[in-house]
Amino acid sequence: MSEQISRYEPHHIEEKWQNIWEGKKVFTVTEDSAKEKYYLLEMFPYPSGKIHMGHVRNYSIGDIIARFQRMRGFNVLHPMGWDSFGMPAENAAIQHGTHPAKWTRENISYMKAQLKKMGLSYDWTREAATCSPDYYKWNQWLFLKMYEKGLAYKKKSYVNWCPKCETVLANEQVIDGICWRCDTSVEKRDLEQWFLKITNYAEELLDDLDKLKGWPERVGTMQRNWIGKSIGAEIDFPVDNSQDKIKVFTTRPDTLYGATFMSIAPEHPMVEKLVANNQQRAVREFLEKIKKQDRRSQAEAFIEKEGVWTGSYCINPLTNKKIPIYIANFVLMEYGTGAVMAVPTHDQRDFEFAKKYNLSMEIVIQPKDKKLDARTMTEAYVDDGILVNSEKFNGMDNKDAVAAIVKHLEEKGIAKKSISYKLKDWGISRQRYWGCPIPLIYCDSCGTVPVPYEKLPVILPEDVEFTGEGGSPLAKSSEFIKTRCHWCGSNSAKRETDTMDTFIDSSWYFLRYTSPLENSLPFNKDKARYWMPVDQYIGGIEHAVLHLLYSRFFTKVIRDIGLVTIDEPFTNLLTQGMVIKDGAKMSKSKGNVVDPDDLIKKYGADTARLFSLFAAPPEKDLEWSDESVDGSYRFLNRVWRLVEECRVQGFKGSRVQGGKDEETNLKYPLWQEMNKTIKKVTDDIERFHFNTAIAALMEYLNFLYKYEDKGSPLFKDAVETLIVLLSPFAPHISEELWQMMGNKEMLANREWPSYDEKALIKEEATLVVQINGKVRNRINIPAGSSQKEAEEIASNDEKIKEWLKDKKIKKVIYVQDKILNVVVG
RNA sequence: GCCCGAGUGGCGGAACUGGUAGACGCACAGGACUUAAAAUCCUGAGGUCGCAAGGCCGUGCCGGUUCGAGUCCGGCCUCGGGCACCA
Repeated sequence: MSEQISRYEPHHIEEKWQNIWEGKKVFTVTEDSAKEKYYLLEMFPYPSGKIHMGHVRNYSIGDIIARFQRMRGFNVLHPMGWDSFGMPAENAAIQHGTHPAKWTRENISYMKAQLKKMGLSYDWTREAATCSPDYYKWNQWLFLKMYEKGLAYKKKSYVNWCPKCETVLANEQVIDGICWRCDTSVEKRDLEQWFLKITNYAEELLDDLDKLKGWPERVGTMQRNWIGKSIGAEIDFPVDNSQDKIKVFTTRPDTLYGATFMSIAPEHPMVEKLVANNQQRAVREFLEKIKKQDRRSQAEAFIEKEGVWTGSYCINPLTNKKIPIYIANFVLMEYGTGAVMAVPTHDQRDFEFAKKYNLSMEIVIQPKDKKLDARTMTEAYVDDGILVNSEKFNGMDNKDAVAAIVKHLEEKGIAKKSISYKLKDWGISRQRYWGCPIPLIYCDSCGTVPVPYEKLPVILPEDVEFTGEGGSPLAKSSEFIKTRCHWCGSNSAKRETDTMDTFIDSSWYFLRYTSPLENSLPFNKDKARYWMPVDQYIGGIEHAVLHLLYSRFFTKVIRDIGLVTIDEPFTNLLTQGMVIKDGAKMSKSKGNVVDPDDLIKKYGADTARLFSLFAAPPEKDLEWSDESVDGSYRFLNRVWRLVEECRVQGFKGSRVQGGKDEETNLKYPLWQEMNKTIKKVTDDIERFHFNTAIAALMEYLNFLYKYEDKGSPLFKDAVETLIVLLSPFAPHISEELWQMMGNKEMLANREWPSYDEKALIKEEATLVVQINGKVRNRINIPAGSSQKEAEEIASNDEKIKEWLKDKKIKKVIYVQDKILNVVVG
């Protein structure tokens, strides 16, 4: 009896088990047609230096599911890698003189060690880093395939340009019109850039959202809004005294009779032609002014609608009236045709514009319940109604008029049905060094020439200079630029020096994981067929549109290239909430950051995992709490102590669940409690209610603590069940306790327990007796009692008798084993 | 402005299809152990009135449906997020 109860020392056991798992390759998987696959993926991190609490949460959630599904017999693919191209590496080079490659490599190795310390069940043999030539070679390969299919093209467009850094900036890198890095005012520049034709897939990307039943509704909504499909028509407006015509896009052809002027975008290609001599100066001044306005802050501040008359007119094709053509600051060249037929009575923007410039207004839609008057209206009427002032269409319901008017115009050959999208082609050129080179060369005689497939990858040169000024280091590396034309052999060809947007890297990495060593294609087709699609994808909501939309696009392109057969990459999506402290997202600037290193150092990985799952449901924000971490740690200590006490005292024996003594087992509340807990934890993990699964384990532990006969035959089973159920949440302590109980087999390889349905059947039920819907008493009744029996028992109850005294019973509602509601008058 | 999401004890959160509101945890209080503290173990607890038994009130607000509403419907309020001149 001298044996002491050992203490729970997380660090000791965590490192031990991490080494065992790794040494025995427990989580290394291969394709196995005999087993059902399960592909679980968490969004891979950018190697910024250290993992943060958001990562801890994301990867803890993923690991629960991976370990759980593994124990349930699935062949689980659970890989990890690095989204390792990007600006921070380059900034580190500029600020500290560290080469981006070195900085990134070091960060990866540090963060990988951190992830290993968390005990995550990754198959590290599949690790991929997007900055490695083995990986980005296939970015280039895919780009060339798209180029061949006409899906990659170059065009001039307006981009954010920082004159000091001499580079294009992404929208999110422009803060209030100012460069985030050097505080210089950002300009718009018309630059030649490479684009991917994501708009070719707009319709499919939109339609297939309906197939994604396992995605949160709001992500679908956000993508739907982003794609922004509008059905309408394109209508030609002849220019007065000219052969030209202006094409407009409208969703409201029914209001065409009310189009009393035309607005075109400042960048509209016809502007120059349309400006009359006497308006030259006014237009020039206006365009100068517009140029200075930043489009983004313009949107935020609701800048006043402004415009200038071109001096020209066009003809409304239905009224045949001359209507003035204006250049307006709110018309976007990027959307529709860059020209808008203005109906001030039925469009709020046109209304405001018309009021400002005193333009004529004509009502063409009258609502049924009131009478509009153009002279007195204070805002545009945009709802449905009956057509007026529209010649032969008068009296028609405006919804019917849409089709009727388009048909009429189509017959005249001046309109056609049209669909417009907000979604724009994806501009992927970056004047940045730390990214994947675009594999093209420019030859004086041959033009744009793709680098041949066999010459891939175009390697990013390492010996370049980082000054932070004068644009991309790549554009100054003559060694990189100078190349030979693969067609004509000319030695004066030049390489493209732009690199690809890093979102390209992450648009197909989930495919690379299926065969990370494949060297003849981006990935092995057979292996991808086995593993894809990803069954469960987990990551932050911030990628609702960008990454998730791009990945869907890439998957469809890759399908059309013939490498996969699936249409969608991610069957189920879980978007986890942020980690919050003191009411705000953790950030260095707010000084409210909790370092996972400190957390693990103090409590161990099991506590860190448990806390991040227990404190909130996964899709909600998680408020950090030191005390709550203590609580999780305390729980693990309690588990440890229970097992240790029992072990030191010696378990009396074991009875295997479902054995020949099943009938006897059923009599024990312990047996019932154990089975109830198995069911609860299993169901809760399945629906991602990890917090309540842990709560059930805590309740079960409390029950075991209070259980008097700890030496009883069933108790060992009951304790072992606790350990097994705990293992996906806190794998290290579970393995250790499992071993301490004398088990040889590794817990990670054990099957998830099933429960005995019979144990869940109760003999007694608590009947809630209500009088007029108010709870008046709770009575134990035999389970499965009929209404008659229940009424009989309730009517004999003293309290209920008292409540029913002198009352007339009007009605009785009975829900078996739950409620008896007596309605009295 | 438009589109989502959320409002439940002192706090994080439970309550699967309308059926015992507040599981579990934290913090708190009382007790046990200890010379003492920490740790641990046990107990208590939504508010309010009451010595008690027990009553009444209670899931952001107002109203409705229902025998019965945190849950469904209508109208607001507050907070969080996304989009933002998209013709």
